Order: sequence, then structure tokens, then C-alpha cells
Amino acid sequence: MQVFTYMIPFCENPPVSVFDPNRKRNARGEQRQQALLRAAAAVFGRLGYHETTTNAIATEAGVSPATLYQFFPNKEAIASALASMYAREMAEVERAIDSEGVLDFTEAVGELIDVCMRFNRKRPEFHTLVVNAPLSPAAREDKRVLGQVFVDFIAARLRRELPTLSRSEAVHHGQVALMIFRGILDELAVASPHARQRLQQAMRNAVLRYLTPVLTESKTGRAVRSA
Amino acid sequence: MQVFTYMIPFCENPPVSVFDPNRKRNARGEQRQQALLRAAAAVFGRLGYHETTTNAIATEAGVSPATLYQFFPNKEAIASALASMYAREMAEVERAIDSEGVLDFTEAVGELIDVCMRFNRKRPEFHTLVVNAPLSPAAREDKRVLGQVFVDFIAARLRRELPTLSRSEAVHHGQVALMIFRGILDELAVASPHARQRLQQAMRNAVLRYLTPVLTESKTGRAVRSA
DNA sequence: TTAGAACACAAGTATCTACTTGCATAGGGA
DNA sequence: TCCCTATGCAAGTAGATACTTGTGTTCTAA
Repeated sequence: MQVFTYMIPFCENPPVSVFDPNRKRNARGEQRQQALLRAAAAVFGRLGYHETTTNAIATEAGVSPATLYQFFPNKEAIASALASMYAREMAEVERAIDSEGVLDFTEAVGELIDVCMRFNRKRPEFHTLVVNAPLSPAAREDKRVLGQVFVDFIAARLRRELPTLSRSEAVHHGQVALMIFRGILDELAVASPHARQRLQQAMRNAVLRYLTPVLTESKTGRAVRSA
Repeated sequence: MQVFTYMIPFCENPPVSVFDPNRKRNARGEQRQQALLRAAAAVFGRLGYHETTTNAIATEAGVSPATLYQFFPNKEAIASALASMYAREMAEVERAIDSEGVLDFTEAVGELIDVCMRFNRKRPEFHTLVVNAPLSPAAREDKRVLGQVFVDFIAARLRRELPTLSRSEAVHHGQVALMIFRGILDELAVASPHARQRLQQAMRNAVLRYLTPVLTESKTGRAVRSA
């Protein structure tokens, strides 16, 4: 009557790792961690997530691969840390747009688009991190929130112009605006300097031309429903 | 006076491979090759390019990994063969739209979009193959041509409505339309069945609302230039 | 009928890359 | 000064996966 022959695997996958999240860092350590993040950002930006190796990040930072794992548990954690940072930073900037409410619809949406384009140009690695990298749940949540901030900004502006527009319709149009934005952004990232300015104008046109009929053609059946 | 001590590496990487492009196929071989392509399409569609292993393709086709390499030199060649097939097939369909020239601008562009959405729904693996897979030069060319067919279709329709529009402007607007299309298509691929219909309408709206002002607001400076 | 070519696969190999181990040094609080 | 902990790395390991080798089987053309 052997009931508990094997007691060992109390926890199936003992996560043995040199990385300790509770470890106390000294000044040198803090600097290393930041340097590793900067190095990772540079390499992710050059090669994209999948082509980037942890060895390349370590080399870029001027440390050995083993040292990298003193500061991050794995590759995904590095991408997640960067993606979270950027997503929060970008959401912050978007929320600050027209905090005084002085811009009209076109100006506000144009400003939103400009801000997002500027951010993506300043952080070229942001795109691959958000699009291609597998992220931790926390980073995924930050990414989701970022998208929501964009959508809500547009939805709020639509309803401010046209209060009879239902919440769900407004959100839907915000989502479509985001899709348009992303579609053009993909090309913007690889466009030649000459093509870029033209594409930036096209970006504004594409989003605004999609949205403005929502406000003007408001009598067409489905377009207006009360919440 | 040793001049040519090492003669061996006449060609640095002797590409030794069991695959022979000139091999004559019998009926069984042809069927195997087609079955492997079908299996690859299924697995690529389920897992995406990078997550798909050649072993998984072989298993899906019910053959051993070694057999797969009798018919294709490497993984990329499988993706390239499928991508080329699909790109040519889709370009063909696009070129056949309104061959009699009876549709007006809105109808023609709407039909173009519908055709492309239908194709992507019929071949879900097409997206990952064209977006994520590294392709052979030949397949890349087929992909480029496919994009050009879309752009040229729209450019030609724009200039048919507004002959004073310059060729380069028309092509530019065609390109932007393609970016918008792709941006929304990305979401369409993962949308719930309920959201799909609404997104399909949004797709038409987004592209047409971007394009129609090109025809109507033709007095605004840059918009019209002679070729 | 038979030889050569095409088909098929079990059992590998080669390589790449995320991640560890074991040990040595630096640093700061007691 | 002493000791504990953080930092650092050379030299690995482990596991995944694209691709091969060697060998036997089936087809087909002469």
C-alpha cells in the first residue's frame, strides 16, 4: 500500500536562476542595469526582437552574457521592461495633450498623431518590442492600456463634438483610427527621409478623413445610436 | 615559394544537399510535393512562420523530415513557394476586376477591397508568409508585384476620374490606400466573427474616405500636378 | 527482367542560443 | 579589519531545430 512513494517534486519546475528580484543593488549595479537596458534598446532597434540575441545585448553593453543574467531573469524580461517603460511614457504624453481643452477636433487629433509619430521616431525599437516581442503579463497590460488611451482620446473627442454618438460607436471609430495609424506607421518606419514628410501628411489625412464623416454624416442610420 | 598550397575551397560553401532541382518527379512524387505544400500551408496558418518547424510540416503531411528535404531544399523554399503561388493568384484576381470597365470609382475600389479581404480569409496563412517569412528573391518579386497591382489599380482609377492628377500623386495615394488596408487587415485576421462584419465596412469607409477627397478637393495646391 | 532513378525513412549531426555553474574580485557596513 | 553580499566572467550546459547520411523500397523505361 504505497501511497506517497515520490514526494520530491513538491514544486514541479524548481525555477533555479541566478537572478534574484529582491537583491539589493549598489550604485554600480544600478548603472549596469540601465546600461543593459540602453544596450538592449539599441540592438532591438537594429535587429528586431527575434534576431536579437542576449549575447549581442551583453556585448553591446560591454559585459559577459553571465552578467546580463544577474540583472534580468531572461530575454523576455528585458523586452518587457523596455516595452512597459515606453508604453507608460507614451500613454503619459498622450494624456497630456490639450489638457486645457483649447484645441478643436481636428487640431487635437492631429496633435495626437504627431505626438505618436514623434515618439516612434524617437524610440525606433518601440515598434518591434510591441509588435513582435512576447511580453510579460504586466507589459501586455501596459501595452493594452496604451492602445486604450489612444482609442479613448479619439472617442472622447468624437462625443464632445457629437454628444448623440453612442459610446460604443465612438470607441469603434477610435479603434479603426488606431488601425489606420498602425498601418501607415509600419511604412513610416522604413521610409526614406524624403518620403517621410509626405507620409506624415498622409497619416493625418487618412485618420481625419476617416473620422470627420462620423461627425458630419450623422444622419445615416447606424452611425448614431444612444448609449 | 608555395603559391597555391590550398586548392580545395574552390567554392567556399559546397552546397551539399539531397535536394536536386532537376530531379524528374513521378506521379507519387508530384502528389507528395503538393501534399507537403498543403501541410505547410496548414501549419503556417496555425502557428505563423517562425513557430512552424519543418518537423511539424512533415508530421502534418504524414512523412518523415528526411522526405520533406527530397522535395524542398530548405524551410524558406517552402514558404517562398506558397507565397509566390498566393501572390500570383491574388494579383491575377485583382487584375480581373471590372475588366469591362463598367464600375464607377467607388464600386471598383470597393470590389478591390472585397476581393482582397476574401482572398485573405480563404488563405489565412498568406498573411504570415508575406509579412513574417524570409522569402527567396523570386518570391519577394512576386510579392512586390502584388502590391504594385493594388496600387496601380487605384492609381488608374483615380486618374480615370481626374485625368489632371499626376501619375506620381496617384501612385502615392494608391500606396497610402494599401497601408490603410494592411493596417485594418491585421486586426481583421484576429477579429471575432461578430466584429468582422463591422470591420469590413470600416475597411471600405477608411479607404474610400481617404481617396475621394483626392478627386473632389482637387483645387488644393499640391493635390493636382500634371505629370 | 532488370538497372537505374526516384521515393522513403530511422537515426542521426551541426549549430545556434538562451541560460548556468563555479569561482574570483570589489565594496560597504559592523 | 572582517565578512557578507553584490558584481563579474570564463567556460561551460541544455535543448531546440534545420538539415544529412546511409540504406532499403518502389517505380519505370528499355
